[in-house]
Amino acid sequence: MGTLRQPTRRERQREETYDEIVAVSRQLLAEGAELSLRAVAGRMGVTPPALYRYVANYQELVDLVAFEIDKAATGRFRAAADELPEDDYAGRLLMSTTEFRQWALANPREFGLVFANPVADANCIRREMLTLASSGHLLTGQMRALWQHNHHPIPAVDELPPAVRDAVTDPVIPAETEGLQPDERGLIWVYMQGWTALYGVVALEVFGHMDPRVIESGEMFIDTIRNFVPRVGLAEDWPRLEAMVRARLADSSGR
Amino acid sequence: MGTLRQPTRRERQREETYDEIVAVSRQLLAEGAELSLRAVAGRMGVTPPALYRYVANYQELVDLVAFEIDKAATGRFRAAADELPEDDYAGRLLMSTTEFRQWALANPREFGLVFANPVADANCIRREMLTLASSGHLLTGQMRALWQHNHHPIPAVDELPPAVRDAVTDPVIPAETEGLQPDERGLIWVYMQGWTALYGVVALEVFGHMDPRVIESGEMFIDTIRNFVPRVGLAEDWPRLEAMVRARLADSSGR
DNA sequence: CGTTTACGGTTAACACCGTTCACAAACTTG
DNA sequence: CAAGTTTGTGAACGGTGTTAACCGTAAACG
Repeated sequence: MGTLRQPTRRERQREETYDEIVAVSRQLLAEGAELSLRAVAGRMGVTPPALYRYVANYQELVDLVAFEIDKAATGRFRAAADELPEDDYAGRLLMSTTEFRQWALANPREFGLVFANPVADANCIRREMLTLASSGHLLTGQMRALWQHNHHPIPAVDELPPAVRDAVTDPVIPAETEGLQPDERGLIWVYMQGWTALYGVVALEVFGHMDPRVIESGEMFIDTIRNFVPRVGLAEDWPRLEAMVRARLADSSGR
Repeated sequence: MGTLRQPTRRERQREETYDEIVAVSRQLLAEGAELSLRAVAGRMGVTPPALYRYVANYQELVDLVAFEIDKAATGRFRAAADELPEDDYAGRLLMSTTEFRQWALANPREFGLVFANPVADANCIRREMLTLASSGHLLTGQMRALWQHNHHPIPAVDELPPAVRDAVTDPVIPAETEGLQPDERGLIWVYMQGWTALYGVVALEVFGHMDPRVIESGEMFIDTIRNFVPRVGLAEDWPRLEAMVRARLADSSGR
């Protein structure tokens, strides 16, 4: 066990530099500019090679800001859920989901960076950070809370295909497995299904590979959720949930 | 009506140059290299500025080869369907779908170029070419053939949300609307739903944002299809179809 | 047929990009 | 104070997209 020391002066300053790198990068992205090493250095008032004291290469810079963007965005998703009472598990899950979609459409570059960036090697740094992705933890956590409340039917682990069984038993993808018994891991599979469906709509919408009128209305997004909702035992709750989702869509797009 | 002239010598040579640009670009991509204007020019034995006589900028080069890649890939999807008898509409649709997934995993760069490339302006050239995307036409055509054979229930156009109704009535997204009555356009919506789901799995798999074991097994892909199949009236045919899909997955991944 | 025009290429240059290396200043530590 | 580590600089290399001025040649036209 490492004894925790108080951070020395240098370590503190180094941490601040990291923060500034991320801050400047996000600022750059927000302005619609490309994320480039030189641009970041320039805006920090430093020469490009200096950044190599902090990141090994460009990809690592991308990974760094992607991780932080995911963390920040997760804050928004959580805040959206927190507008609802704590025991409205279904509503909270769908509010976070809806906020995810709205965030992606409003920040396409950031979305591309975090969720549409190929991970080249299977054993690179990105893989680990993928496991730590906070947005994944938030959604799995919300789904777990929902299930622990209404105990809707989930697939039995034994009946899952072998590869899937392995994957849900020992996940490399971000998942909140704490408090989930081994025989309850079928829920992770349900989560993966939901995430896949959600990702499909949102990515198509963000990339503009969909009819603009459908994107603007959000109907495909709603349809996708409607299709998923029964799998978490919310078929009967759907009318209420749909109204909430539509309200949030109208609200945050009109703002 | 324009009188069709025989192509003059210049036009013919120009067309050949376009073909060479595409050929060289695809060759470059296949070797795992980046698609760059300079690299294409270099391999053509020409200086980079010369390419500007053929494309206005880099993005237009990308669009050009993306269009051709889509056309070539569609050939593979169609060939996969053609291995089945002409009246096995369900099987043909699913074979093309499966081949799409296999192609995407085997050619991630090409997939990214064609299907994960943001279209910036809503009224740029890419929008038009999106409308002409041959893969979209193939799949809608196969779904239409399937429906015209088994007439499974489809949503009534009147009951669709207004935005969706507009989109399916006058599609800007590639669709085979010929031979489809205005009140049968609900089928287009079903197609969009299916495409969205399919896109979700495949994109996640290609980008590596999914558990490697699940990707390798293809179980999420199969699960996604299974979830969609009832919507085109194939619930009872699923066991047969699943076997066919699994066979193709095993075949083309082991090769 | 000769003249004119437009096309398809060149060279040179600009402004970016990621990345490496040798070196110097500054700060921490013994 | 001296030694050593950390952090930044300047110069340079090879790569990118893109623009400008220029020029020979092939097509088009009177």
